[in-house]
Amino acid sequence: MVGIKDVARQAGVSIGTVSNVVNRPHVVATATRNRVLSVIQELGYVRDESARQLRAGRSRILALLVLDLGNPFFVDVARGAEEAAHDEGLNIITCNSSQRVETEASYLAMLAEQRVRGVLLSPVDTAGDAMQAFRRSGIPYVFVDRKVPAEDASSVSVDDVAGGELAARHLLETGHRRIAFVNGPMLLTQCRDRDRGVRSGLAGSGAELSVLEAIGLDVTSGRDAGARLLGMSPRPTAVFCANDLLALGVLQAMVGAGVRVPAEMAIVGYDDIEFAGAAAVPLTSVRQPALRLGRTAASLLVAETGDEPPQRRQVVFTPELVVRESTRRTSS
Amino acid sequence: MVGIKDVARQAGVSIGTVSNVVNRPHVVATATRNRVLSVIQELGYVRDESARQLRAGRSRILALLVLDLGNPFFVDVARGAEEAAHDEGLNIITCNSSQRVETEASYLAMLAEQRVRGVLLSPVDTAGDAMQAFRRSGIPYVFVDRKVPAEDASSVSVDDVAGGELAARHLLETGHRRIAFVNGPMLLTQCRDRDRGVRSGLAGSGAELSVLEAIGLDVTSGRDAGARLLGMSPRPTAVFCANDLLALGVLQAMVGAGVRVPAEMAIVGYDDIEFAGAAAVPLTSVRQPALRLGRTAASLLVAETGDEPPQRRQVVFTPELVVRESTRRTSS
DNA sequence: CCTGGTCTCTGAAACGTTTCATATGCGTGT
DNA sequence: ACACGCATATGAAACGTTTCAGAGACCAGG
Repeated sequence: MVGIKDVARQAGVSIGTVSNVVNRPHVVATATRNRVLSVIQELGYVRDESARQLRAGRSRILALLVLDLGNPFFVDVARGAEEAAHDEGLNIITCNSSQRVETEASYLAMLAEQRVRGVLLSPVDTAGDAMQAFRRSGIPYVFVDRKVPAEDASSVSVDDVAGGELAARHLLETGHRRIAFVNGPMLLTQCRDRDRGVRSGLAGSGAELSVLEAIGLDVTSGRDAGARLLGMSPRPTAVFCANDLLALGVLQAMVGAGVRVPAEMAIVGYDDIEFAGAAAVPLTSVRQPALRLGRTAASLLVAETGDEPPQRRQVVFTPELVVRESTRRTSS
Repeated sequence: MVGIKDVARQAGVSIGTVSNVVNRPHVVATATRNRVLSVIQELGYVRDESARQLRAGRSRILALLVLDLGNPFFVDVARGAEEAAHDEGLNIITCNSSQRVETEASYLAMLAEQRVRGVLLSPVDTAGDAMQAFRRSGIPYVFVDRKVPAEDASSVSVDDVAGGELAARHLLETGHRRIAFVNGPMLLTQCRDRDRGVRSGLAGSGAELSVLEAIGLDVTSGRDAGARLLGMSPRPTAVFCANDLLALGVLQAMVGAGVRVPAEMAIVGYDDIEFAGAAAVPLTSVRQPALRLGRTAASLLVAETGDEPPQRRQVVFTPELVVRESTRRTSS
């Protein structure tokens, strides 16, 4: 592998000069610079980031550790973060924990060892050992899609309690009194908050709430929940799902069993992913500004990696209900 | 930031011993080892990968540079690759080029500078400068979802020509004679091959083929293509899309315009992503074994990073047609 | 001719590891 | 008592950069 030394020798200059050509071209004479550049070209020299980074003490890479790339919502978050990072001239790598605590832990350890410049986190487990260890590493981090106490770190999130309320109220307004809530693992803050929102939205209405906890937050878990829903009697007339993937699964179960949506079962999802509008019955969903979430989080992170004393900030976006076919009032 | 030196001093041993505790615990006496370990714990020492890597000459990280994470197909590929990498005890990072040549180039440069252990590539542009430069870096790489000449590199792919034929024949068999093909950018090998497949599948049938080239391979481009399709006269009775996202977009356009699917317009997609079955009209689609694609590619890559002379291999999977509602023959 | 300043370039130190040859101490067999 | 081998610990070199103090060449002004 060709190093800076080879270039220096071939060009007949010192190592320092080659480094200058690469990093501060203006301080080296034009003739020398061109000679060195052409040798670099000819030899195919690529500088070694690990050496560079060792010297500098920190890297030029940001990381995004994300809950589940199988969820298009997080893909959009990633896209937003990428855009913002690129604008700052930083590279960003994406790591997918797939909601597994061990995978998350292993990535956190890797990122700490890599001395990454900063990390965008949407962690499964904020309190676990891996996270504790990571905190001690001193690498700046910002939470995405999760609110945390201000003294801990900055965060960018969407008000999940409000989102839950939005969905619950909408179902009340469309006349439903037996309502199911298909939630994901209560380990996740998002799920806990949406649960609180649903309960507060339904409070005092006299409506009956059944909560089903799905194993995961994916379509398959949604299908399972749908099957359970079908077995209930009396069967709820509406269901709110913590997630569009769950909602799509529930929808498939309904369609498969010949239950009409929304006439016999209204469905509300969460995230408003692109596929929600293209579903068998277009889904009513609680929309979150995924791109802005990612972009804002990345900017905050970049600000914290600066030299100034880190300004902790909590940004909270407000969700928005998008009404579609799946909760349209039917004449019957 | 605490380094190996701090640990050594605090534990009253030499630097080399600390290194041994971390890397070859068996060569150090139990008492010493425990003392060092507890100091490591206490100080929160995390070894610096860049130093380690500088010494070792190569890193312990694999990378996956993927065409478009917005496409669930590639998310599955990534999942497969991740599983295989983890089984080998290697970390893997995901980079998303979003089908942009410049983003791809910037990631390739970064990965070369990082001296990554190996890269899984599904590149936009196999022949561009960035790729040429990357080749010279000597970092092993394997193509995913793209076949290349054996002397160039290993690859794992799915037979796209066969996939195109499969779709075309299916439409012929269900009685269609005016068929549209909504393809993605011809820059992509996948698109070129599927085009060839369609033509060969239709050859000699007397069916009339109209090809529309979409700008991207996403739902929005699909909607655009759908609108163009609606404006054609005589309007085709069936459309094959190079991709399920395109197909979903086309489907939305049809539903929006009140065109019945499949009665007035049959639709076939490609990839069989999870959302295809949950669509407004469940989509017939050409299924590719995404997980196995990723897994196989990662294993091949790991094999090439070994010390043995690299064995170039071309693995080609066969696609499979999944028939659903969107091409069901109607009585009319 | 001397002084001081500007423009280029050089050489060496430092970054935090791993590795390897070497040193030390101890137990064992002769 | 001696030699030998084994277990354990040490110190220094090396990895490929960046940075910085300073050397050398040249020029303008006095």
